Amino acid sequence: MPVLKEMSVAEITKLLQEAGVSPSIQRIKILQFISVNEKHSSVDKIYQDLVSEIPTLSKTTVYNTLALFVEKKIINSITIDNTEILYEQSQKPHAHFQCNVCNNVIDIDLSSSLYGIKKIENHKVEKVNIHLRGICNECLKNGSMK
Amino acid sequence: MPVLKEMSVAEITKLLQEAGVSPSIQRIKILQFISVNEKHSSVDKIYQDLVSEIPTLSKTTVYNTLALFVEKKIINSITIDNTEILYEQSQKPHAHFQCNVCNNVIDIDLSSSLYGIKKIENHKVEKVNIHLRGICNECLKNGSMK
DNA sequence: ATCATTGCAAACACTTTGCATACGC
DNA sequence: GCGTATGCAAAGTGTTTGCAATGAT
Repeated sequence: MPVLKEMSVAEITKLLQEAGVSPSIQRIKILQFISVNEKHSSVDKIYQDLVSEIPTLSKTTVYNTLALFVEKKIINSITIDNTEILYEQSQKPHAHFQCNVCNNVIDIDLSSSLYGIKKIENHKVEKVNIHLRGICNECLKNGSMK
Repeated sequence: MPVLKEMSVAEITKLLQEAGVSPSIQRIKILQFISVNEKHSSVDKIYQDLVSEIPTLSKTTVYNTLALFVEKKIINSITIDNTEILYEQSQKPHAHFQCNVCNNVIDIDLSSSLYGIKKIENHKVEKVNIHLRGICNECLKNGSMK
Protein backbone atom coordinates (compact mmCIF):
# COMPACT_ATOMS: atom_id res chain seq x y z
CA MET A 1 0.00 0.00 0.00
CA PRO A 2 2.33 2.72 -1.19
CA VAL A 3 1.69 6.31 -0.26
CA LEU A 4 1.39 8.39 -3.40
CA LYS A 5 3.28 11.55 -2.81
CA GLU A 6 4.32 13.60 -5.80
CA MET A 7 5.10 10.49 -7.75
CA SER A 8 6.66 10.70 -11.16
CA VAL A 9 4.94 9.36 -14.25
CA ALA A 10 7.40 6.46 -14.22
CA GLU A 11 6.54 5.58 -10.64
CA ILE A 12 2.80 5.80 -11.30
CA THR A 13 3.16 3.65 -14.39
CA LYS A 14 4.93 1.01 -12.37
CA LEU A 15 2.31 1.13 -9.63
CA LEU A 16 -0.52 0.69 -12.14
CA GLN A 17 1.19 -2.23 -13.81
CA GLU A 18 1.78 -3.93 -10.48
CA ALA A 19 -1.93 -3.57 -9.74
CA GLY A 20 -2.77 -5.20 -13.06
CA VAL A 21 -4.00 -2.01 -14.68
CA SER A 22 -2.67 -1.04 -18.05
CA PRO A 23 -1.24 2.46 -17.81
CA SER A 24 -3.12 4.58 -20.30
CA ILE A 25 -2.42 8.29 -20.35
CA GLN A 26 -5.87 8.98 -18.82
CA ARG A 27 -5.24 6.62 -15.93
CA ILE A 28 -1.76 7.98 -15.30
CA LYS A 29 -2.94 11.58 -15.27
CA ILE A 30 -5.93 10.84 -13.03
CA LEU A 31 -3.81 9.00 -10.49
CA GLN A 32 -1.18 11.71 -10.67
CA PHE A 33 -3.81 14.36 -10.02
CA ILE A 34 -5.05 12.50 -6.96
CA SER A 35 -1.59 11.83 -5.62
CA VAL A 36 0.02 15.17 -6.31
CA ASN A 37 -2.48 17.96 -6.69
CA GLU A 38 -5.42 17.03 -4.52
CA LYS A 39 -5.64 14.74 -1.57
CA HIS A 40 -9.43 14.89 -1.75
CA SER A 41 -10.53 14.90 -5.34
CA SER A 42 -13.99 15.01 -6.80
CA VAL A 43 -14.85 13.69 -10.23
CA ASP A 44 -15.48 17.22 -11.35
CA LYS A 45 -12.20 18.62 -10.03
CA ILE A 46 -10.29 15.87 -11.76
CA TYR A 47 -12.20 16.35 -14.98
CA GLN A 48 -11.91 20.15 -15.01
CA ASP A 49 -8.20 20.02 -14.33
CA LEU A 50 -7.33 17.39 -16.89
CA VAL A 51 -9.62 18.32 -19.77
CA SER A 52 -7.30 21.17 -20.80
CA GLU A 53 -4.44 18.74 -21.08
CA ILE A 54 -6.47 15.90 -22.61
CA PRO A 55 -9.21 17.73 -24.57
CA THR A 56 -11.08 14.55 -25.51
CA LEU A 57 -11.32 13.38 -21.91
CA SER A 58 -14.83 12.48 -20.84
CA LYS A 59 -16.33 12.26 -17.39
CA THR A 60 -17.32 8.70 -18.15
CA THR A 61 -13.64 7.84 -18.28
CA VAL A 62 -13.03 9.58 -14.98
CA TYR A 63 -15.88 7.61 -13.39
CA ASN A 64 -14.70 4.35 -14.94
CA THR A 65 -11.13 4.92 -13.90
CA LEU A 66 -11.93 5.83 -10.31
CA ALA A 67 -14.16 2.76 -9.97
CA LEU A 68 -11.35 0.64 -11.35
CA PHE A 69 -8.82 2.16 -8.96
CA VAL A 70 -11.11 1.54 -6.00
CA GLU A 71 -11.64 -2.05 -7.13
CA LYS A 72 -7.90 -2.54 -7.47
CA LYS A 73 -7.38 -0.92 -4.07
CA ILE A 74 -5.23 1.81 -5.52
CA ILE A 75 -7.43 4.47 -3.97
CA ASN A 76 -10.22 4.58 -1.38
CA SER A 77 -13.52 6.26 -1.78
CA ILE A 78 -14.49 8.37 1.20
CA THR A 79 -17.87 9.55 2.22
CA ILE A 80 -18.50 13.19 2.86
CA ASP A 81 -22.02 14.37 3.19
CA ASN A 82 -23.17 15.44 -0.17
CA THR A 83 -26.89 15.13 -0.50
CA GLU A 84 -28.52 13.96 2.64
CA ILE A 85 -30.75 10.95 2.36
CA LEU A 86 -31.34 9.53 5.81
CA TYR A 87 -32.87 11.22 8.81
CA GLU A 88 -33.08 10.25 12.44
CA GLN A 89 -34.27 11.59 15.71
CA SER A 90 -32.23 14.08 17.64
CA GLN A 91 -30.20 12.09 20.13
CA LYS A 92 -26.71 11.86 21.50
CA PRO A 93 -23.98 11.30 18.90
CA HIS A 94 -23.35 7.71 18.00
CA ALA A 95 -21.83 5.61 15.26
CA HIS A 96 -23.83 4.08 12.45
CA PHE A 97 -23.15 0.58 11.39
CA GLN A 98 -24.39 -0.39 7.97
CA CYS A 99 -24.46 -4.04 7.00
CA ASN A 100 -23.03 -4.91 3.61
CA VAL A 101 -25.48 -7.77 3.27
CA CYS A 102 -28.88 -6.50 4.41
CA ASN A 103 -28.07 -2.78 4.26
CA ASN A 104 -29.75 -2.18 7.59
CA VAL A 105 -28.35 0.64 9.65
CA ILE A 106 -27.75 -0.15 13.29
CA ASP A 107 -26.88 2.39 15.97
CA ILE A 108 -23.63 1.72 17.80
CA ASP A 109 -22.98 3.14 21.21
CA LEU A 110 -19.38 4.12 21.72
CA SER A 111 -17.48 5.73 24.53
CA SER A 112 -14.70 6.82 22.26
CA SER A 113 -12.60 9.84 22.99
CA LEU A 114 -14.25 11.45 19.99
CA TYR A 115 -17.57 11.97 21.64
CA GLY A 116 -18.37 15.33 23.05
CA ILE A 117 -15.18 16.60 21.52
CA LYS A 118 -15.36 20.34 20.86
CA LYS A 119 -11.99 21.09 19.43
CA ILE A 120 -9.44 19.02 17.57
CA GLU A 121 -6.11 20.22 16.24
CA ASN A 122 -7.48 23.77 16.60
CA HIS A 123 -10.50 23.14 14.41
CA LYS A 124 -13.87 23.79 16.00
CA VAL A 125 -15.92 20.60 15.86
CA GLU A 126 -19.63 21.11 15.33
CA LYS A 127 -20.64 17.71 14.12
CA VAL A 128 -19.08 14.28 14.39
CA ASN A 129 -19.98 11.70 11.80
CA ILE A 130 -18.85 8.15 12.23
CA HIS A 131 -19.84 5.51 9.75
CA LEU A 132 -18.85 1.89 9.98
CA ARG A 133 -19.36 -0.73 7.31
CA GLY A 134 -19.13 -4.46 7.52
CA ILE A 135 -21.39 -7.43 8.14
CA CYS A 136 -23.88 -7.38 10.96
CA ASN A 137 -24.41 -9.94 13.66
CA GLU A 138 -27.54 -11.37 12.09
CA CYS A 139 -26.05 -11.78 8.65
CA LEU A 140 -22.93 -13.39 10.10
CA LYS A 141 -25.14 -15.95 11.81
CA ASN A 142 -27.11 -16.62 8.65
CA GLY A 143 -23.91 -17.11 6.73
CA SER A 144 -25.36 -15.02 3.91
CA MET A 145 -22.11 -13.44 2.83
CA LYS A 146 -22.36 -11.14 -0.09
CA MET B 1 -34.04 17.47 23.13
CA PRO B 2 -36.82 14.97 23.71
CA VAL B 3 -36.44 11.41 22.57
CA LEU B 4 -39.27 10.50 20.25
CA LYS B 5 -40.32 6.98 21.08
CA GLU B 6 -43.74 5.80 19.96
CA MET B 7 -45.20 9.18 20.69
CA SER B 8 -48.89 9.78 20.38
CA VAL B 9 -50.33 12.28 17.96
CA ALA B 10 -51.06 14.56 20.90
CA GLU B 11 -47.47 14.41 22.09
CA ILE B 12 -46.11 15.04 18.61
CA THR B 13 -48.49 17.97 18.16
CA LYS B 14 -47.23 19.49 21.39
CA LEU B 15 -43.60 18.96 20.38
CA LEU B 16 -44.15 20.64 17.03
CA GLN B 17 -45.90 23.61 18.59
CA GLU B 18 -43.12 24.04 21.13
CA ALA B 19 -40.63 24.11 18.26
CA GLY B 20 -42.68 26.82 16.55
CA VAL B 21 -43.96 24.57 13.80
CA SER B 22 -47.65 24.51 13.08
CA PRO B 23 -48.84 20.92 13.27
CA SER B 24 -50.31 20.02 9.90
CA ILE B 25 -51.39 16.45 9.32
CA GLN B 26 -48.44 15.91 6.96
CA ARG B 27 -45.94 17.11 9.51
CA ILE B 28 -47.45 15.04 12.28
CA LYS B 29 -47.45 11.88 10.19
CA ILE B 30 -43.91 12.38 8.97
CA LEU B 31 -42.58 12.93 12.47
CA GLN B 32 -44.58 10.01 13.75
CA PHE B 33 -43.14 7.77 11.06
CA ILE B 34 -39.60 8.78 11.99
CA SER B 35 -40.19 8.39 15.71
CA VAL B 36 -42.15 5.18 15.68
CA ASN B 37 -41.64 3.17 12.54
CA GLU B 38 -38.14 3.89 11.39
CA LYS B 39 -35.13 5.06 13.26
CA HIS B 40 -33.34 5.66 9.96
CA SER B 41 -35.78 6.96 7.42
CA SER B 42 -35.22 7.91 3.84
CA VAL B 43 -37.38 10.38 1.96
CA ASP B 44 -38.62 7.55 -0.18
CA LYS B 45 -39.50 5.26 2.72
CA ILE B 46 -41.45 8.04 4.37
CA TYR B 47 -43.22 8.92 1.16
CA GLN B 48 -44.06 5.34 0.21
CA ASP B 49 -45.42 4.62 3.66
CA LEU B 50 -47.54 7.72 4.01
CA VAL B 51 -48.89 8.15 0.49
CA SER B 52 -51.47 5.40 1.05
CA GLU B 53 -52.77 7.27 4.07
CA ILE B 54 -52.47 10.74 2.54
CA PRO B 55 -53.00 10.13 -1.20
CA THR B 56 -52.23 13.71 -2.21
CA LEU B 57 -48.89 13.72 -0.39
CA SER B 58 -45.98 14.84 -2.55
CA LYS B 59 -42.28 14.22 -2.15
CA THR B 60 -41.77 17.95 -2.19
CA THR B 61 -43.65 18.16 1.07
CA VAL B 62 -41.54 15.38 2.55
CA TYR B 63 -38.38 17.23 1.54
CA ASN B 64 -39.69 20.55 2.80
CA THR B 65 -40.82 19.07 6.07
CA LEU B 66 -37.58 17.24 6.78
CA ALA B 67 -35.57 20.37 6.03
CA LEU B 68 -37.82 22.31 8.39
CA PHE B 69 -37.42 19.70 11.12
CA VAL B 70 -33.65 19.74 10.78
CA GLU B 71 -33.67 23.54 10.91
CA LYS B 72 -35.82 23.47 14.02
CA LYS B 73 -33.56 20.81 15.51
CA ILE B 74 -36.38 18.32 15.80
CA ILE B 75 -34.41 15.74 13.87
CA ASN B 76 -30.82 15.31 12.68
CA SER B 77 -29.71 14.42 9.23
CA ILE B 78 -27.12 11.69 9.13
CA THR B 79 -24.71 10.82 6.41
CA ILE B 80 -24.47 7.34 5.04
CA ASP B 81 -22.55 6.80 1.88
CA ASN B 82 -24.94 7.14 -0.98
CA THR B 83 -23.22 8.14 -4.15
CA GLU B 84 -19.55 8.55 -3.72
CA ILE B 85 -18.08 11.86 -4.66
CA LEU B 86 -14.63 12.18 -3.12
CA TYR B 87 -11.63 9.95 -3.56
CA GLU B 88 -8.32 9.77 -1.77
CA GLN B 89 -5.19 7.76 -1.70
CA SER B 90 -5.07 4.46 0.11
CA GLN B 91 -3.66 5.20 3.51
CA LYS B 92 -4.25 4.34 7.11
CA PRO B 93 -7.74 5.15 8.43
CA HIS B 94 -8.23 8.66 9.66
CA ALA B 95 -10.97 11.17 10.31
CA HIS B 96 -12.02 13.81 7.81
CA PHE B 97 -12.71 17.29 8.92
CA GLN B 98 -14.76 19.46 6.60
CA CYS B 99 -14.95 23.17 7.21
CA ASN B 100 -18.38 24.76 7.12
CA VAL B 101 -16.91 27.96 5.75
CA CYS B 102 -14.39 27.06 3.06
CA ASN B 103 -15.54 23.46 2.56
CA ASN B 104 -11.98 22.21 2.53
CA VAL B 105 -11.46 18.71 3.81
CA ILE B 106 -8.60 18.26 6.23
CA ASP B 107 -7.22 14.93 7.40
CA ILE B 108 -7.26 14.41 11.14
CA ASP B 109 -4.94 11.95 12.78
CA LEU B 110 -6.56 10.22 15.72
CA SER B 111 -5.50 7.46 18.04
CA SER B 112 -9.04 6.65 19.05
CA SER B 113 -10.02 3.22 20.19
CA LEU B 114 -11.99 2.89 16.96
CA TYR B 115 -8.97 2.48 14.77
CA GLY B 116 -7.99 -0.96 13.72
CA ILE B 117 -11.17 -2.25 15.30
CA LYS B 118 -12.28 -5.51 13.71
CA LYS B 119 -15.39 -6.32 15.67
CA ILE B 120 -17.91 -4.24 17.56
CA GLU B 121 -20.99 -5.54 19.36
CA ASN B 122 -20.55 -8.74 17.35
CA HIS B 123 -20.70 -6.97 14.00
CA LYS B 124 -17.75 -7.49 11.72
CA VAL B 125 -16.23 -4.13 10.89
CA GLU B 126 -14.83 -3.82 7.40
CA LYS B 127 -14.72 -0.08 7.03
CA VAL B 128 -14.70 2.78 9.49
CA ASN B 129 -15.96 6.13 8.33
CA ILE B 130 -15.54 9.14 10.54
CA HIS B 131 -16.63 12.55 9.40
CA LEU B 132 -16.34 15.70 11.43
CA ARG B 133 -17.85 19.04 10.57
CA GLY B 134 -17.17 22.45 11.99
CA ILE B 135 -14.99 25.45 11.29
CA CYS B 136 -11.33 24.99 10.49
CA ASN B 137 -8.37 26.67 12.06
CA GLU B 138 -7.80 29.05 9.14
CA CYS B 139 -11.41 30.21 8.97
CA LEU B 140 -11.53 30.73 12.72
CA LYS B 141 -8.49 33.02 12.43
CA ASN B 142 -10.00 34.92 9.52
CA GLY B 143 -13.19 35.41 11.46
CA SER B 144 -15.13 34.60 8.31
CA MET B 145 -17.99 32.92 10.07
CA LYS B 146 -20.76 31.79 7.83
C1' DA C 1 -58.38 38.75 2.95
C1' DT C 2 -54.08 37.24 4.23
C1' DC C 3 -50.52 34.37 5.08
C1' DA C 4 -48.63 29.71 5.44
C1' DT C 5 -48.64 25.11 3.55
C1' DT C 6 -48.98 21.89 0.02
C1' DG C 7 -47.99 19.67 -4.24
C1' DC C 8 -47.52 19.35 -9.29
C1' DA C 9 -44.30 19.91 -13.01
C1' DA C 10 -40.11 21.29 -14.57
C1' DA C 11 -35.37 21.98 -13.78
C1' DC C 12 -31.03 20.33 -11.80
C1' DA C 13 -26.87 17.87 -10.56
C1' DC C 14 -24.55 13.82 -10.41
C1' DT C 15 -23.88 9.19 -11.95
C1' DT C 16 -24.61 5.13 -14.89
C1' DT C 17 -25.57 2.72 -19.23
C1' DG C 18 -25.42 1.58 -24.27
C1' DC C 19 -22.95 1.53 -27.93
C1' DA C 20 -19.84 3.12 -31.50
C1' DT C 21 -15.09 4.64 -32.22
C1' DA C 22 -10.16 4.53 -31.36
C1' DC C 23 -6.01 2.37 -29.46
C1' DG C 24 -2.40 -1.03 -28.41
C1' DC C 25 -0.18 -5.43 -28.71
C1' DG D 1 -7.14 -8.17 -36.29
C1' DC D 2 -8.75 -8.57 -31.58
C1' DG D 3 -9.53 -7.32 -27.09
C1' DT D 4 -9.38 -3.36 -24.22
C1' DA D 5 -10.10 1.52 -23.30
C1' DT D 6 -12.40 5.65 -24.38
C1' DG D 7 -16.05 8.86 -24.84
C1' DC D 8 -20.42 10.68 -26.69
C1' DA D 9 -25.28 10.76 -25.98
C1' DA D 10 -29.10 9.24 -23.55
C1' DA D 11 -31.21 7.50 -19.51
C1' DG D 12 -31.61 7.20 -14.55
C1' DT D 13 -31.78 8.87 -9.69
C1' DG D 14 -32.37 11.82 -6.03
C1' DT D 15 -33.20 16.61 -4.88
C1' DT D 16 -34.56 21.48 -5.55
C1' DT D 17 -37.19 25.29 -7.56
C1' DG D 18 -41.21 27.98 -9.45
C1' DC D 19 -45.53 28.72 -8.94
C1' DA D 20 -50.37 27.88 -8.65
C1' DA D 21 -53.93 25.72 -5.66
C1' DT D 22 -55.44 24.86 -1.19
C1' DG D 23 -56.13 25.51 3.75
C1' DA D 24 -56.37 28.00 8.16
C1' DT D 25 -57.39 32.04 10.89
